[in-house]
Amino acid sequence: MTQKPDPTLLFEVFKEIGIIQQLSTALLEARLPKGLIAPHFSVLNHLINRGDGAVPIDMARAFQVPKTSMTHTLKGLTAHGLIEMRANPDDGRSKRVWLTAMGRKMREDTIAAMGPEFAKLSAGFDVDALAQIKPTLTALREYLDDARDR
Amino acid sequence: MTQKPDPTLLFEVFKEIGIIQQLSTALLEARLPKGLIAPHFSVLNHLINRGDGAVPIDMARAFQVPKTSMTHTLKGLTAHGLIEMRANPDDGRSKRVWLTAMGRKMREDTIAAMGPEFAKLSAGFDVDALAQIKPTLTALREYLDDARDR
DNA sequence: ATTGATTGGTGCAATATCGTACTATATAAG
DNA sequence: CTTATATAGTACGATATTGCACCAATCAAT
Repeated sequence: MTQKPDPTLLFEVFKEIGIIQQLSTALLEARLPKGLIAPHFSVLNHLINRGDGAVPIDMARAFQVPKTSMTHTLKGLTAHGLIEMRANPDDGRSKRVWLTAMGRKMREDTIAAMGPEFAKLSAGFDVDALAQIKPTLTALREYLDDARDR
Repeated sequence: MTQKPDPTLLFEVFKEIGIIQQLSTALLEARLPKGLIAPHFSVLNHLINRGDGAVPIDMARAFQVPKTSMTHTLKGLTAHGLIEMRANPDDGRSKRVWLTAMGRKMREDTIAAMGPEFAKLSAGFDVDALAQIKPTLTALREYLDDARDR
């Protein structure tokens, strides 16, 4: 039996998600070097997970941000010596992004610095519950992602 | 039995939450009048839910934003005639925020404009699943909120 | 090959976020 | 009462985000 739309539930879920996002970002940024923020770390992480040599526009799409925002983030990472941008031999319009040794190290150090916080969370919070809600979060993300395309 | 910390799970959950936040905010902002963004709407909503006459610093705390950010948001709302700020007779340092008729109407119109989107979501997505994950989201938010205070 | 449309990147301007510093008021300690 | 401390708000500056405009390279359709 189908529910009638309950705006209150949806508002509240989005509100909780918004606050969690804000607090978890703050947790991360407290452990980043001065001058770097969450998007910088996300890019480093993406380059490790998906492999070096990504094209900026593809990362902008992956993160759902405008390409101008990605340009800005990459400029900051370059200024800090954490990535290098080289020409893309396959396409003269685009570039490719490569991690530097410093970039790899900074990501590893940051993850290590998050360790104690994660350990505390594992101790003080039911992490199994997180594993259980993850599929629903993924489904919701996918729904919204698809809805965006229309 | 306790889990060992799984950074991957946590990263992924936070990542999904981040994207959902971004997409849901975009959904809202697409329906807001030109020049207004999600924080403006959040303030109007808060004033309806908690009642008129809130003190700015309290809202800054409720939203976990610096007081300077709240000042900026309130300035925008005032410029658009959606709120009024008056002196607080109980405390000469602070002010109190009041909704205008326009402010109430704008909030109602925006919620109404979200209706079709919410209806689509109810039709194309298992909303019961959202109701089920909500307690876990709330618990996580509360955990992070408490952790922040130390 | 030529032309028109598309795509990737960036400069620029408008606005947002937030830390620092300051003012005015309130509260606490003596 | 006087003084020290704390609190609410804001001005200001630094950086972030993003829309618009533009250029260069590519691709598509002859």
